[in-house]
Amino acid sequence: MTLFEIRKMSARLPTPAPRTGRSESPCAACNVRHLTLCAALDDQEVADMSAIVSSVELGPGEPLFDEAEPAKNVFNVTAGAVKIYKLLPDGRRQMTGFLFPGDFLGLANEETYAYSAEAVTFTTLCRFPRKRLEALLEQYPRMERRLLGMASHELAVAQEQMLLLGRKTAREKVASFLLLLSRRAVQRGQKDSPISVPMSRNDIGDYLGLTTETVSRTFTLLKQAGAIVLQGSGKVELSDRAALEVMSDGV
Amino acid sequence: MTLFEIRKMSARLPTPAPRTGRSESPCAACNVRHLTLCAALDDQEVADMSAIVSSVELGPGEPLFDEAEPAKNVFNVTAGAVKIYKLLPDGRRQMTGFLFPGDFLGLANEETYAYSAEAVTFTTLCRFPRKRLEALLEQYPRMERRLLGMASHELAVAQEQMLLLGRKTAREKVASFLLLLSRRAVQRGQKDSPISVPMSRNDIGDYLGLTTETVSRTFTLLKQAGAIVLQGSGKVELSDRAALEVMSDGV
DNA sequence: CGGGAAGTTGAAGAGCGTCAAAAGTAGTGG
DNA sequence: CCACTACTTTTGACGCTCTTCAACTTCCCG
Repeated sequence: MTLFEIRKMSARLPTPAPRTGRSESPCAACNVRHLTLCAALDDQEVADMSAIVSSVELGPGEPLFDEAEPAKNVFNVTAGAVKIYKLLPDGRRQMTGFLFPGDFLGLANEETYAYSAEAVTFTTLCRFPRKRLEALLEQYPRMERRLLGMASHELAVAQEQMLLLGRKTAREKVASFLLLLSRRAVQRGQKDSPISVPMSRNDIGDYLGLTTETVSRTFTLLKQAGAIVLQGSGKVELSDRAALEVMSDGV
Repeated sequence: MTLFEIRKMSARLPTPAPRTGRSESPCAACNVRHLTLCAALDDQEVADMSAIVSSVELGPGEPLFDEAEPAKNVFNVTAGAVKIYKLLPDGRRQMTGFLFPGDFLGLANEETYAYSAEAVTFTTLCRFPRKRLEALLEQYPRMERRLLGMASHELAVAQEQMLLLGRKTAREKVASFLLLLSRRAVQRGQKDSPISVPMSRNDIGDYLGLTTETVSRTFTLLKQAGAIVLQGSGKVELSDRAALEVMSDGV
């Protein structure tokens, strides 16, 4: 069995219906509000958001939506981690992002999603029906502005990732990736090291444009260079951050 | 001299001051309005845009702005072609896009530009002072909505490019690139073949994550396969579009 | 514990990069 | 109009990084 066939299979995992439910007053108690679209909304606005939101819970590997499927909802990650990706017809996969609490997904200019989304770990999300959210945006331009800011930021992140994919070596890619996870952990109020790396080597490879084996070899290399320590169960200590910084830009 | 040194030099071309000027009533006569931010504005809105716009003209290779420079203006391409790119400290370059009439650039969430921009051919642009445009957006939520749509679209394009950079072969990359240029030409009301390919092999390489030599070899390969005909002076005929479509996704 | 998935390591090979040189193209000035 | 120059493109030979294929080890979770 080739690598591509394996990928194809993993892209066709059984699709259990997501466990979902309308919750009481979720937004008022939201603990990631400061990170997300809902930052700086007033009470009335939060109430309006509460009125249209429902919650979704996904286990590891469970799909949220597929590329080209009608984009009926947008989502906000509240806990866990989500991977978003695009596939080629033969099963080759490119992760276009890993999303963490506070991140937004499902925004689409077209009528369909531009990518597939799947839980990495046990994950909870807020779900907003797209039409109803758009109606709210019409009412509150401030939210629309915030959304534009988030989209602009995503665009800058995407361009940074293009630089990585097109021009960095395997070592530079992995070092950049670890620093990215660390920075994102800090944003969520966690420590910058050790960091949690919940995704598999295969997922990381598909994010960095590498194979599982190359990712694994490169982790070993960074370990031997004293830049990182693998602590087991997805925990990585960045023991020499300066070395990683240098390596991430290839100097 | 290494490839990187050459790239460094080309990134440090002399920087003549762009020829600019306030023009009379530019927007009313704008021939790319239907493609851009200004689509579907009413007369009042167009007048307001006219009041803050000025025009910029650039010769081939002239820079428009550099990454990390304060983002004082946003621009709209009205004629020609612009390349936007990011650099690594050692001079490696990744094009993150080629922009054509109707395309918008310079939008930044931060206070500085996320990338550098430079003219490919003789190019004209509309320039909007960022602060004044933001004030207009505040006034006309419809324009902000349009901008959000454009940013969402850019995001989908960026993700498609990540798939290309991370997972496609040289042949698939070049085939995808030619089809992209063709589709964009159609959007601008031009024929789908022959297309104008105004950028150098080196620029194309930096867009596709390849070297000049590999791009050149791949063009030769596509030519020999009968998929394209090089007509000279940057004109390429897509003589077998179906073959290119197949090659672009690697089937 | 035990079985299956995930991760690691090794060996060999392919695709693209690097270096080098020739061929083509465009701009300049006599 | 043509020769001269400088740059871009093409082609060739070779090498290296990353992929592929395969085997082994480790880690989980029942």
